[in-house]
Amino acid sequence: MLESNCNFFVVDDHQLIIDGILGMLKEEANFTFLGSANDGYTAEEKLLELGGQLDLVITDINMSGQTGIDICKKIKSAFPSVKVLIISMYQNNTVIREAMMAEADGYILKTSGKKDFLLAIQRIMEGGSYYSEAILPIIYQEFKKEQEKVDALAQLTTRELDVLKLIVQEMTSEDIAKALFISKKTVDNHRQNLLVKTGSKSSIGLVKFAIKAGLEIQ
Amino acid sequence: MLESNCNFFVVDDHQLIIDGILGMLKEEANFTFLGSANDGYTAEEKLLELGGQLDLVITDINMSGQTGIDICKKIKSAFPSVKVLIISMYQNNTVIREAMMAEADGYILKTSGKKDFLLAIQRIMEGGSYYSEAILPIIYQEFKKEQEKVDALAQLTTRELDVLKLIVQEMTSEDIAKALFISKKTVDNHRQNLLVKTGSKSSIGLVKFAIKAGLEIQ
DNA sequence: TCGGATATAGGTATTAATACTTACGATCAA
DNA sequence: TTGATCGTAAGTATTAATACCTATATCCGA
Repeated sequence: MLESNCNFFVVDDHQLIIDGILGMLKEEANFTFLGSANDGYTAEEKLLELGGQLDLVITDINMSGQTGIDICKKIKSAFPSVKVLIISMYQNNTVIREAMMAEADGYILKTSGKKDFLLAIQRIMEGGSYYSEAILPIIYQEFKKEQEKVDALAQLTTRELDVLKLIVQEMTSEDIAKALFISKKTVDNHRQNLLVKTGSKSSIGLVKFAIKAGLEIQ
Repeated sequence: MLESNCNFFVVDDHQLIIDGILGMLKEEANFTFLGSANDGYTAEEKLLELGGQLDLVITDINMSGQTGIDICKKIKSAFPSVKVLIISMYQNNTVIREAMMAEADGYILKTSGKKDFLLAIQRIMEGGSYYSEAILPIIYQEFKKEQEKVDALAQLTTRELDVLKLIVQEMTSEDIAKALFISKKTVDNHRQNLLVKTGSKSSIGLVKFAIKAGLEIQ
């Protein structure tokens, strides 16, 4: 399954889970078991000792002492090249987000089968990442903010965009009128529409909107 | 790795990072650990005691008391020959600029690998400097113009800053006057001064300035 | 072809911002 | 103590922006 050898360590407060994981990986080639721990602090101690020898840490989330997230953060800050796979009983949005923030390489549920588990490890050891299906809503939410920006921009007409860009460049309505070869009155109408569409109180709001929306600013 | 011996000192409020660094350098020849500190003030005390014996100080940026930047400045002014490597969690333009201004010999991210870390130290001890690849674009593209902005921000008075923050929040001079319990006339004076100091044509320029200068925007 | 959206433009009024000026008390550094 | 800076405030004018209104020609899609 793997190209090169993988030195792994398992952290879980249920010895049964550890045994299960060992059972699965024992059958696979190129896996070397470096040790395990049943709580957060013991895990940290042992992991720091092992340090550079490690390739992969498989850890549960909920443990006494400190969580798998904490361990992941510490591992990643001390030994950035070590991969971390988090296994969790729960499909909780907050936890998944925390795992991503802690730079975990993977997140799978304990309800996952052996197939998913091995696939996750393979992806991770190839330098990729593996997050179970459960993470899709999270990603959706994160991208939703970006999408809102795009949507907001999309609801502006091309002419309104033209005007907005020039407003951001500190041009007055008169300047803009000359630049676009239209009447100042027309520019003022576009301004008014921009204010309404972006929910701004004044041009200041327009500028903030433009910058947030990622409009190119010189 | 190194030609001659290198006496080093590590400053970081996370003992784990210190241990990580020690772990890495322990394996290398010609490194002598002179000590460590977990906060800015303790670091300063110990470093001033060690003084001339030092060859290299490795310091984090964010610490209680004073920052790694402050320590760097003090070390460099007291013992110019001592090298300083700054390690930071963030790839923040302002911080990198400050590090350069403080004459740090190197700046690397905590996400850097061991290889980068050792390379940085080698370069520095050879009399060169090492800034992570990730920040090169920042150095070249943003250094000059942004520096001007920051200088401009520094030259604003506290009251002008107060007013600027409220302007960015789309408040009118009247609103601001009420919020700060001063006359609208005073606010208008501050506005005028802000326009001159920032070289803006109108409030729009002030908003762009505030955002570029990294002023906190809600 | 019809309705809606868009871009255009004018009218009228009010409000806000900008551009200058002077002035005075407080505070802080030379 | 003196001079500089800052924060405060007022006066006067002008310019710009905002908030409404109506109106017309064009174009696109249903």
